[in-house]
Amino acid sequence: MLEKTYDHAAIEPRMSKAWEDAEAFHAGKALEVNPKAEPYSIVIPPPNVTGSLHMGHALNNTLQDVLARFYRMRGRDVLWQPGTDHAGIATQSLVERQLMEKQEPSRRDLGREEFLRRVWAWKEHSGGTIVNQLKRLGASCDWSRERFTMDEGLSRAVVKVFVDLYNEGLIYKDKRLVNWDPKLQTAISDLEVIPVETKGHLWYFKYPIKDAESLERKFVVVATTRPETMLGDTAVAVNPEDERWKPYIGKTVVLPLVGREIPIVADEHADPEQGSGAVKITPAHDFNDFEVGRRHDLPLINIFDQTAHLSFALDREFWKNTNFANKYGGAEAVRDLIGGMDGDPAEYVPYKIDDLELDELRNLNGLDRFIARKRIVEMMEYRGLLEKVEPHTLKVPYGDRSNVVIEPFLTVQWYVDARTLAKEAISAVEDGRTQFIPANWSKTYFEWMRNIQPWCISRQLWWGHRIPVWYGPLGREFCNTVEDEAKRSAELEFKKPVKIVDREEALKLFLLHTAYKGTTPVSFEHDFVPLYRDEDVLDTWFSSGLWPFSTLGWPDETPELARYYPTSVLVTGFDIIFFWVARMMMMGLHFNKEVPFRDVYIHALVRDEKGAKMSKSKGNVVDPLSVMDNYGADALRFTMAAMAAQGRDVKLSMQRIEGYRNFATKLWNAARFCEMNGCVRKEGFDPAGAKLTLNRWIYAESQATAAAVTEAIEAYRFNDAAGAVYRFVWNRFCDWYLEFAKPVFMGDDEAAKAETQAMAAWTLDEILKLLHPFMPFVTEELWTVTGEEGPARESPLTLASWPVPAKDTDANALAEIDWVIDLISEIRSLRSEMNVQPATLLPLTLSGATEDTKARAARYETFLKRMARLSDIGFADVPPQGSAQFVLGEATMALALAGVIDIAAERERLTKEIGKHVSEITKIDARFANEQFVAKATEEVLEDNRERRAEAEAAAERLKAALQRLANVA
RNA sequence: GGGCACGUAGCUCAGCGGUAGAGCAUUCGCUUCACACGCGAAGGGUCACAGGUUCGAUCCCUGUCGUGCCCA
Repeated sequence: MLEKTYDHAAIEPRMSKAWEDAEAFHAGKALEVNPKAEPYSIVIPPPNVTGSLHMGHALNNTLQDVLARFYRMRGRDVLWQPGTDHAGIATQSLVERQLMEKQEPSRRDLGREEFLRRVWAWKEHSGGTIVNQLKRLGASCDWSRERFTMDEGLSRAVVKVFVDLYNEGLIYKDKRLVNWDPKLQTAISDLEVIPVETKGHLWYFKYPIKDAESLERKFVVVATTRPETMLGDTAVAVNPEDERWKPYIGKTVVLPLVGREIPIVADEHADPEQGSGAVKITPAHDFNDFEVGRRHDLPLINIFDQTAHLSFALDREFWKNTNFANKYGGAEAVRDLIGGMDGDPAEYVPYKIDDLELDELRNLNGLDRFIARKRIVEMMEYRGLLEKVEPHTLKVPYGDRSNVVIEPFLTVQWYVDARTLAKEAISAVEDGRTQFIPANWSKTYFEWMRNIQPWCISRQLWWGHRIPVWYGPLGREFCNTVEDEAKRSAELEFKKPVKIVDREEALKLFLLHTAYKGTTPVSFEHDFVPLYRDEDVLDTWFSSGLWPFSTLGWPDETPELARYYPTSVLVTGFDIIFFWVARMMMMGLHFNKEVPFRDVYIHALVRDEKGAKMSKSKGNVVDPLSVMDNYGADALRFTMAAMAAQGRDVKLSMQRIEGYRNFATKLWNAARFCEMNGCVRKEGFDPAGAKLTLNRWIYAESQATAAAVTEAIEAYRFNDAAGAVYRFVWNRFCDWYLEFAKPVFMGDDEAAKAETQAMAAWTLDEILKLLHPFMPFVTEELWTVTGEEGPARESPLTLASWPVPAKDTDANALAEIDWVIDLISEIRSLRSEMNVQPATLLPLTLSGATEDTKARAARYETFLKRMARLSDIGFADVPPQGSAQFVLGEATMALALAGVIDIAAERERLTKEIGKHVSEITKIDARFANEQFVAKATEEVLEDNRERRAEAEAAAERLKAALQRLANVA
């Protein structure tokens, strides 16, 4: 006997265990039944190993699971490939933070090897959190194939891809600006930078023009949001079309504070509409300025160190062309004056210089960027060179992991030539080899792919795939998948034994033993050749980009790769098109000559009920785990699916979740009712051969539902699928079929009873199947329980066959039961309106009814009496006096309310009812009066209108007659 | 500045050339023998605004206003 309510907490773990024991989700399982089963494969967008389940994951994985379970039940050989990525920055920072909290030695104190051991230990211990949470959600991944981007196999793939791309010239080193995270001290990619709108200021600085005596303007005014960068200015740009500035192009400006002489250049980048029309150019600290610098061959002066503190004192470039250099005999001399490479900063010697300005400038060195900003503004103001300050709103870049302001920073990094790889990835979508659903997202994809920038893939971290490049003397580098091979190449090249040493040692030896011709290194004179490996690791996304094939065993030619690649679909959020889709497309196409996935289904974001993005800082985060605790995984899943309308965000409300929890309970109780009434599945029962109209009707309804659900899932219309099955279960099966079944079960027609019991059990099975992809737990449990009686189940529900909807179902049965439902609804409505007590049974009289209708009324007498609370059903030529009347089809229905009826109220009701029909008639008549309508509307529409008019006309006539009779009474 | 969505019942959302729908909320009535996480009934919408196309527009087009997101 089933409990009164569904207890998700007790049942969910049990079902999970049963699936696991049955190895139900193993790839290849379907082949046991059908060796020809077609593959259906999905790779999970690997969650971050440090992560824990949030609503985005819940939505994403529910949808994938609906697909996986659906296709599995349809007999496809499903592989849903699970796993996690190693999340370089996130994981490394997490472990570092833990070390700090435990007051253990820092990363650098531990050294690379020991630190990595600690990270792996962390991963083994607590890296499985999200995986377990996904299991709780019911994700039917093939967990036996779980992978991790730092696995041995996947690492092999990463190294191979790097080496191949390197050899093809698609990976290269370049010195350019990167997004530098001064806290984590690593480069990060554009996508890891979050621009945050911030209220800041615009400072207007006056830069004096050199030799301006004869010129109209003595100053150039430049505006900046980042005053501290002015120390690195190497030009001022004006627009070539800007009349105001034309005469000044080619002149020289003296950079205040520093005294550097910098040119005024003409460049499109300067916007004549903004401020004075002139902009300062800091090529080493601004992406736009970097480009300007390239165009005009400007020097790059880096004024920061890796922690974004000012650091210029030892930079030759910095001092070149400054008035200090002029005064003291060139940049070299200044540099000597203030220190030199190896001096202790405290011993820098500007004090020896009798020059306050230099002293003041020197004091800026070592300052934090924000303190420097303040100081520089003060210095400019003191000199009268601050024209004004305006409030200004700007986008400040923050690191998504560190949450500190990102610095454009000049470094040497490894890059992937994304532009070249993107070409094929673009055409694959253009020609439909991969399609986006909804199709609109292909625009976003194209937009980004066509403007793609070189992809910076090196990270100054320890946790990740170390770059397989070894450096030797004379600037030689050796890229190879294995260290020994790199060594051998070096041996061949240098014709000497090669030793791998660490970077410090190698650099020292390079310096000691390299012979130069001028500044060109020409030979390395030592008894062995030291090699050191690049210390950086690769961007996590570099390995994630290989996920659709590295998880299948690539670079080996495995059977899995042959079978499951390309995958069927990638399901992901739009916020991640660039991360996932783009990179997987590029890598998949390049290395397998085939798209990584046929379809890309893009779902929306989960927001809170007000539509705000969920974020920890806003405190509006709904935790899927607590939702599952309170309402069950099925309720959460159903909510996700029901709200996943294409192109709309999911605004999550608790009430909605609660509603779907209630739905699970409703189903549970329906099953309980069936159980109590002996609805046992019958061997060989043929639902299409049912005799009772009631059973023929529910069969027809179930088949229509099966078709609707199937089509909807196939088209990724999850909300339609969920809606269809919800309506069938609640509004057809529970509200009507089971209610109709009650009198059958209590009656004494044994044949009818037996058929209905079998039909109810069969339909419940059908429901369990259709609902299983959405609510796997409760359906599997019911499948198990209902399997205890009747023929033995051949498999768990999750491996049962998906319904194949029958097309030819009984239309007459549909019409007939619909009539009964309409009649009952009308009577209920009228009773309620007339305030008839539920306990009061009323007689119903039909008049003007055809023989068919009379027969129907007789046939369904027990149903009607029970559900509409009637005492009797009779027929008369004229409805009895003192009754409330309504029209159904051709017949007038009268509920005798002698003594109860309020004549005035009834007259009002009838008049209102007539009014509705009359206005319908008027509307249709107006339509027909329009010649154009008659001429141009399709015959179907015309016929439809004629019918509706006739029906309205007839109903109105009969209601008028009823009103007339009422008048006779009064 | 460029691009993409979205404005439909109190709320959250479906729908999409010809009768405006659901869930929740609201109101009323029900201890009816599966279910109060329930049953029955009801109220509630110039489908943002203004033009246009069409015999006919909530739906297609244009513009305006508003909201959100992405990119620069």
